[in-house]
Amino acid sequence: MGAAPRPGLDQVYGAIADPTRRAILATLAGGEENVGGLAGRFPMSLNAVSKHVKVLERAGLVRRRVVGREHLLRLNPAPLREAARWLEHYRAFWDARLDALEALLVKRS
Amino acid sequence: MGAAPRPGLDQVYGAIADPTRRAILATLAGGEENVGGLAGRFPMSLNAVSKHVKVLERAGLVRRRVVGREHLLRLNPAPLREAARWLEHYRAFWDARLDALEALLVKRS
DNA sequence: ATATTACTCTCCCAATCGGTTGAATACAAG
DNA sequence: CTTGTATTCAACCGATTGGGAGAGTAATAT
Repeated sequence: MGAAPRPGLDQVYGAIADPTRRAILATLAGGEENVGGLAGRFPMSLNAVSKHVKVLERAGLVRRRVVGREHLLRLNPAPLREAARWLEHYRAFWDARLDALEALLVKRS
Repeated sequence: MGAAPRPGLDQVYGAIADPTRRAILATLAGGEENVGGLAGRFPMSLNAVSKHVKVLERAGLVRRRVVGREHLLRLNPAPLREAARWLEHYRAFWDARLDALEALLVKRS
């Protein structure tokens, strides 16, 4: 239970650490959208949004389908599920540890 | 359900996006430890570990208790619980959305 | 009083990040 | 063919990041 260099976790957590990127994911939950339509919702250039999308893509959270001259972005929540599982697993373990510690302290007081 | 600028999420996800920091959290799950003892487990300088600890502290995941000349670090899983809740909530929502979409496509085919 | 230990703080460095602008590419429409 | 649209690519900028080195501070040990 040491370093746990699980591949992808860095990218996924890194991706959702940015509020703009979380907002993009939330938007994409409403259905496919192209880069321009996405960019219209954020106070930044289309290029900036394009970069954010690329980060999400590298994390495996977004899939791209090129149709004609536009790129349709689609949400892929699978890596997010894995990240949630990892987090939940450790969270539970840590909480149990802390509860045990507190119980010990109460008993001793 | 737009940007959801929940305070802290950036810091928490940013903190656990680094494998060294995740390993520090895992180590701290075994109980309190001082900075030096922590640093002995990683192939980097004590200074680097000290910085990582500071990042974890800013995210609220680690608490520091100075006793004498050593700083005891203790895990605080509360922000992690919040992050897990957020992630799980959106994960479930997105999965439902995608399931609905797929069902629609199956019906149409 | 002096050394040693346990840290932090301040600078340094190269790399990455979030953002911009401008050019290049690819498709669509006239 | 020309124009406009959708998007990436490349360069650049300032800020941050992950790391190291060294000085400084504070507490313990001798």
